[in-house]
Amino acid sequence: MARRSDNTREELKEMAVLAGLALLAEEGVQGLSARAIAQRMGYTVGTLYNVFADFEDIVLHINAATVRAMHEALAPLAHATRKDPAQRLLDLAQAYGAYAQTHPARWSLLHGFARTSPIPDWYEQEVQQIFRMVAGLVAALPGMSRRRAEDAAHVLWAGLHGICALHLSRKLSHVETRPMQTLIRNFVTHYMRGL
Amino acid sequence: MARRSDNTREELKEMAVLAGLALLAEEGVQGLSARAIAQRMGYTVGTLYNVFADFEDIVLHINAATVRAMHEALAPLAHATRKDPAQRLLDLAQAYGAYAQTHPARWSLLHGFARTSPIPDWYEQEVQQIFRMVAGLVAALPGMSRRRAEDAAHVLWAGLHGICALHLSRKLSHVETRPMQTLIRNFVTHYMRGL
DNA sequence: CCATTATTATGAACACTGTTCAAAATTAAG
DNA sequence: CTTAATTTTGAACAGTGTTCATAATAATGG
Repeated sequence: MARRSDNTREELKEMAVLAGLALLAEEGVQGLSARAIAQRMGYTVGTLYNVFADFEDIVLHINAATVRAMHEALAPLAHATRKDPAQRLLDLAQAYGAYAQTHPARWSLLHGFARTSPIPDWYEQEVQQIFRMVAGLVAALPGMSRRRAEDAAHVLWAGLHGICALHLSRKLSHVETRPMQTLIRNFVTHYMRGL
Repeated sequence: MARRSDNTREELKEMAVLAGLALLAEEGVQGLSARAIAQRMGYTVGTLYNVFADFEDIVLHINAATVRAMHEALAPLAHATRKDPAQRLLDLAQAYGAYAQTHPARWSLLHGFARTSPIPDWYEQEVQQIFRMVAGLVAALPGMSRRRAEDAAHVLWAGLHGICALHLSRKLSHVETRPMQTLIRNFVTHYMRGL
């Protein structure tokens, strides 16, 4: 055992994140466990806990990968300067919903995991990077004061989250729900019009 | 042991729900376990599993109690006929948010618990009872077709959920968030105005 | 009133979590 | 080649939900 420099610490972290993402895709959130991740990396639990502080820490790094992936997916839409801010906001929201629908387990882990220790700064800032894209576009809407824009961005952010959350857990419309994209468009357009 | 008719099955269920609610209030969601509930009832785990199918079933009954409590809190506001539907919708949303804020653990259990088996009908209908109060008021708004009202009700329902979820998990506004009631009012009024 | 039967509560046992940490294995340094 | 530093291990622990033979009690019948 003990292949000392087969993999550096950073490599191990990356392997763990990739293993976790694979597990999420194949077995969903319930298939994610420390031992399962370790096995998939070809290591044992002990090694995992030598690299991460605890399971929350592992989840945090997996989530960070998801946040980065979403950022890369959304950034081009936010900066499509030939479209007006309102349209870009709508595109952004749709793309966010699409991502949640395409990677339900990753998205669930993002919000479903109850943390005990406080969220570290570096992670919070990665999330902020996405939120600020929304906030920036909202601020660019016609007739928006600083304060009103901030609130509107939060409402859009939270509302979008709610639609994704309830749609993914099938808690919307019990019998036959409308497509998520329809609800998102409805929400974003009507809310913006009412501003 | 085995005090055969000390408590009927229905009484045991009720005791379990009350014990669960007490645990939620005192220790939060993480304090909720089968053994903890049993101990609080003066019984053991086995008895609990003699009355409930599994832990999901226990959670379901606790959640049903919460749904009923919310229903009782919201119903008067929905039927305040001297106010116009728009105002009643706003009142409803605010009361919903207030309840979530007052009983964060109960509200979290309502949405944070990942189910495997399908939600039974009787429970779904209890939730529906609340949703229909919203849907009914939306339908009563001026110039609302059947289809538009349905979608609007779902968006309001989901948006409200999102605001509560992100506010309770402190995932809104990192530094200093505005009061939940402010965001709810912002959301409901602006969205309705845009309809 | 006792014996039998039906019911109900028990708690040990199982499989699974996250987590720890002394020991073992491997590599680097002297 | 010996010694020291590092890395990996896996058994052990406490905690889950869950099961089920066994024990305890109550109801019934003679």
